[in-house]
Amino acid sequence: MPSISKENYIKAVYSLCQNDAHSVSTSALATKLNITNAATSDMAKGLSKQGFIKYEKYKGVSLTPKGEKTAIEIIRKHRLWELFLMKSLELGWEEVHSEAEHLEHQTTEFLMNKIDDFLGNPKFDPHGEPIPQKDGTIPNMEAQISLNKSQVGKEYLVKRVNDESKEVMDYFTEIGLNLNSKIKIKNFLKYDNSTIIELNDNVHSFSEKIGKRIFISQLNE
Amino acid sequence: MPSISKENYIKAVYSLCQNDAHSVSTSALATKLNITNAATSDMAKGLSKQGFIKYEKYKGVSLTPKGEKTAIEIIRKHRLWELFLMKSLELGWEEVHSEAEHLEHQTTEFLMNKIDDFLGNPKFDPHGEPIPQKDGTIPNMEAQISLNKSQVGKEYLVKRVNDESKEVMDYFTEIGLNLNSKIKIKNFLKYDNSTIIELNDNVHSFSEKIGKRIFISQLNE
DNA sequence: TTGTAAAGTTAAGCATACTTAAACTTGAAT
DNA sequence: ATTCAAGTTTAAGTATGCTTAACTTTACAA
Repeated sequence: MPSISKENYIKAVYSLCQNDAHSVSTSALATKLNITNAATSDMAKGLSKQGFIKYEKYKGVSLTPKGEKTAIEIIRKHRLWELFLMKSLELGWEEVHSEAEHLEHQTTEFLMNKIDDFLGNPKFDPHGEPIPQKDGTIPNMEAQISLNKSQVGKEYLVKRVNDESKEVMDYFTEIGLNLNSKIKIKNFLKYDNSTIIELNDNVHSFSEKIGKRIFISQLNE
Repeated sequence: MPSISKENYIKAVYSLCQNDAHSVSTSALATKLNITNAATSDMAKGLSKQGFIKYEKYKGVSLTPKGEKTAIEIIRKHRLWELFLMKSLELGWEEVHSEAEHLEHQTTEFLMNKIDDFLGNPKFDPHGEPIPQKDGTIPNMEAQISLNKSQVGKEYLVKRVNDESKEVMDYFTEIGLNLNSKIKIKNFLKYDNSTIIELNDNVHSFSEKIGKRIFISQLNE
């Protein structure tokens, strides 16, 4: 029942609480949502009163169980739409994020479950992200590290990528980097912390910022 | 670019200008949109200033060419979604209207054209309504009359139904009334203007209000 | 032709979701 | 302990999309 703005706020709290701590600052939310600090503080009051978030002034924001349930439902819709658009319409993995971003707010439970069943109740979306299940549980991902944390000389498989930037996803597509692509780490440049890898017999480099958004697992020979 | 409220307003103007005149009263719009008269007058000013409608105080509302183009684009999205949900997810013809009602406002041209192509650029939706094409043209329907205007004793094929009421669509499904169902007109009751028909060897009656929403064409032997 | 009921509009008010600008906390360096 | 800059919140204002209540216009019946 929350509005689109509120759903996006809840989603942002969820995603920013994943990596870091158990709470987010309002300014981090403002950056993520592209609104002013003032607006995020304001919004926090409303969502707190409605029981979606825990908010202590000057201390940041975190989700209540109710808020987390809501976030997971939205993420479920987002990821199922992504997979569905790829499977049924053959969109590219770089095209589906922005469409899902809109559709996720206008999809009934009924339709979502139809799509889920059509897809055979999948566990992962086209970018390797786990799809929250009908019962709210989130499938486990196999152990992964970000590209930045890899070891020079070793080989890995690409297991997950962050799809928020269409630009970056287009680049991945262009160089043939896909889920389960095999890569070999050639070097780390001290100069800018970029990573040099070998992929399909070609050499590429990724900036630190991009490297943080590629997740890999070690290839066991 | 109009908001969801504005899109729905434009759609309502379009649909209410179809049957009757070339213009609608604000109160007719209020009834259709389930908002107050005051709100429709207010909205009219805004949409008029933005060039979507022609609005003269106390004289009703009509679409400008720009408004009509917008209306047709929304209807295209609605009807393509309906067909797509039926074809790809096997939803029933009674289930797709309310889903499309939401999705139509959150769908890019890009995605819509993908869906259009996937479906083979169809000309009619699951309820017999013509689907506006990519170029804005609307396919011609073959000559149809509403059930009310039929002749006792003659046989007809069901060619189009109004799908706005889920309740009514559920009833059609229950009695096995589909597109291209063959029906025979048994009688008109003077008492309440209802129509008695024969369908699949069963006899049914439809109120005047429902009869107005079933469109048929004469069966040529 | 005029009075009046119905139809339609304006005015004022509310909630949401923002903005900018001013005021306030916090905490870390002095 | 004090200061002050960064971070955060409050206050005031805006646009949208509605509401209710009061007012205006229209049309048509007498």
